[in-house]
Amino acid sequence: MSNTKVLPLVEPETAVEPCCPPLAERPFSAEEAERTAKMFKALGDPVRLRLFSAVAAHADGEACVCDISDVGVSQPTVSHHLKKLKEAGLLSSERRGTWVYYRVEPSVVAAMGRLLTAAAG
Amino acid sequence: MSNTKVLPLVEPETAVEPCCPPLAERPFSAEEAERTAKMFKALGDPVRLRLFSAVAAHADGEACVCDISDVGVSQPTVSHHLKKLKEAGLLSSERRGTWVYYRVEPSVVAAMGRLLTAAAG
DNA sequence: ACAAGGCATCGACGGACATCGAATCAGAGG
DNA sequence: CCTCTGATTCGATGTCCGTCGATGCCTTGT
Repeated sequence: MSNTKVLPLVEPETAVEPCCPPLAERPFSAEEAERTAKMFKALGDPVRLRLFSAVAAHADGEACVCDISDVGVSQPTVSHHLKKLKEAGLLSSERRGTWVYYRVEPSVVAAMGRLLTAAAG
Repeated sequence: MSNTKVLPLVEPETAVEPCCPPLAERPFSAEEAERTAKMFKALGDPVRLRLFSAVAAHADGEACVCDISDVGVSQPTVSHHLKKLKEAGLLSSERRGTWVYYRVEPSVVAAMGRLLTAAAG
């Protein structure tokens, strides 16, 4: 095998499902809304949105914390927000030596996008 | 002089721009993040998500408040959340006789969808 | 004009959350 | 082993926000 890439194998506590049923098909149930709202809430903070955007815009689709931590808040706060994004399933992380790298979770983000696109019409 | 009545003259609600720059192209600035986060935050609450979904799923693309207000919270709370969604530019409202109708604002929702779709790919 | 119903606003309360400094954990290197 | 640096966790604090009952506004029907 030529590819030595190591899969994270992290398995976030609650397996983040593909995401969400279509938004305009039928009214959300309380449970569906509870689950889906967490993802939107994760992006509903300016600092988290900047961090997420910084990761998404970074080359190779991943970014070290040290590369994106200049968003005007302290370093513990950056770590706190990255954890939130990870819990929401939008980011995944992997430690390689000294640094920790974060990357966008494409399937979850794409599902959120489809959810909105469907609602628009 | 007495006829120079001071009107509220509210024009700000319509100032909601098409939405947002691409997410994965470059890191968001603080201002961009501030503006965009408001929209995601609006969908980051389970009750608001249910209300939004109920409107989006309703026939003719619009729904009376009386048709969607059964989400487990009091009537003032429903009104409060609908106002938030309206302020975020995701819904618009119109009074016709006794009832008030809400409808999805397609351009804004579509822009949010594209923003995420771009980040995923 | 009056009463009734739908919806919005107000004021208050309680829980959630963003933020920070300090402490702690995890690798790399001397 | 010890130290240095990067990153997370902990504990405290101030603010924001979701929720409610009471109240007010608007429209309809009597």
